[in-house]
Amino acid sequence: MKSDRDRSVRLLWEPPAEPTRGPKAALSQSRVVEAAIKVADAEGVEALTMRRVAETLGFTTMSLYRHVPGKSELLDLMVDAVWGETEHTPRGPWRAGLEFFARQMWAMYRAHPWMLQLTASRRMPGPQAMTRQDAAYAVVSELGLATEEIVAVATAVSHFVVGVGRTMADRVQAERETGVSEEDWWNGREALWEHFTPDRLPMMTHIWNSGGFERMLDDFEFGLARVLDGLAVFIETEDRPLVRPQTCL
Amino acid sequence: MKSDRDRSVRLLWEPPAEPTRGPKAALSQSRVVEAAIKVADAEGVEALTMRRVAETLGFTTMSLYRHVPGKSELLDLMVDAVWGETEHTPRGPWRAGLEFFARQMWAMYRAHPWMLQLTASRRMPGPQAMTRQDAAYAVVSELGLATEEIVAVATAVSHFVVGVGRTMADRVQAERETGVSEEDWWNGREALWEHFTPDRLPMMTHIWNSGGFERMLDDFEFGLARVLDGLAVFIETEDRPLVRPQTCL
DNA sequence: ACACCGGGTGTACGTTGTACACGGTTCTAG
DNA sequence: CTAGAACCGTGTACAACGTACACCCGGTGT
Repeated sequence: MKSDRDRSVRLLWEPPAEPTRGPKAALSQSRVVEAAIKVADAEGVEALTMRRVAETLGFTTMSLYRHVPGKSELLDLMVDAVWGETEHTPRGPWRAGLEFFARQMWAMYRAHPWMLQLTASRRMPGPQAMTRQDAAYAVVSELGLATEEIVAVATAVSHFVVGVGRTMADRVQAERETGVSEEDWWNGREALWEHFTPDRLPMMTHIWNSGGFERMLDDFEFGLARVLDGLAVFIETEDRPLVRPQTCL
Repeated sequence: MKSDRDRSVRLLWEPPAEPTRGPKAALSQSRVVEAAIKVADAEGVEALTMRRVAETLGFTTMSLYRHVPGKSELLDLMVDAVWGETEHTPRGPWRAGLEFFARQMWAMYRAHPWMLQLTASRRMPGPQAMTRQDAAYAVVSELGLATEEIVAVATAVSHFVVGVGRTMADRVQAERETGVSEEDWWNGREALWEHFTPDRLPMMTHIWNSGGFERMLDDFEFGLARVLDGLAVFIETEDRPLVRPQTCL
């Protein structure tokens, strides 16, 4: 139990040592991870099967287990590898920095929507993800905030991006699964629209009739600007009330 | 294909008609949904099996399929039933209203963290969820905003709550799976902490050493206040730039 | 020369969602 | 009042999943 998890730590944080004995490996951990990412990108997280990954590599299913302890650990490795594709937030003014960080995350989630669908129960943090986090903290660290406030500010941005990202990820997956674009799909749901009557959903029908759903704003751009505005208000305030957690769930 | 989805619509939006023939049903759709919610609450989304639900009800697995077309539709019904437990946002000033809406969502996700783990590819929206949304829009509708701005404002709040919610949901699931509390678990990861060195992760170690991770602020409370502040800035601005989506993904 | 370590394979098991056929029950049509 | 249709619950069966285990064989150290 404990050693299982410590093995995961080594897997992520320590470069795999080359074995001195035995035959040359035709496969490697990074090739497995790479192939898995490619499968998830192209066919979605539900198609990410050990069998499918092995197939794209031209090996048998069980050969993967020589390079990766199991599927859960493979997911850990995939996540950290994708974080590795993002750029570190450069030092500079806090607002530009946090915006950069948010855009990096957003680009990452758009390229790999499955990142947001891994149920991620206690996923082990990897070095790539951690250094990106560290750079984000650094950019907020010169404002004279308490360290717990630094964390809170950076985390607020992350939470927002994760929220928009999930909605986006669901849509992408749905489009792949059904092969129908978002718009076409909803247009095909007359049976649903029949129930959108003014007495049941007054605002929805009003927004619909005035075309508000056709001219939608960009959720990410709009929300990000608002979040940063809100953080600016906080940062520029003189005496900030500290909001401590009341319940420890 | 098409009729499948229309059946889902009927399932959610039209009350199930009592059959006139055949034996009295010992089971019912609502009992199945109720039992499924109870299983997911108590044992997590990964334990939500058709077999497990049937077992708690004291029936065979296949009997469920008389009341629910399949697992995917059961999930639709569960989601909408949970939305039904929340209160409608009452009319009133926008900020109080959006805060109320956010707190309702937050309470919902805390009570049923699995809501955030359903991969939710194109989940059919149900009436309960939609009326809650409608009430949230209503509270923002008297500020003279364009209808697309009303949507954007309410959606920004939702996205944030979803973001914090996911982090919380992952933690809850992990605690159930391992039976170890969040704090204990991380404390047991010495193998991980060894890699948190000042040269690799300067900010992290600094925050750690100054106790910033022990005095963490409440992510939900802190972030919500910032988001609402940011929206206030937007709402009180005279001429607002409209941010249109550039890319349609 | 030989033991051994490690890479790749093949088979097999338990668990999942659910298709399908069946037998019993109750209302409706004639 | 009876035949038949509609419907409920059950049991068996199947494909796909992650992966434990036993196996063979190639290359390196002693």
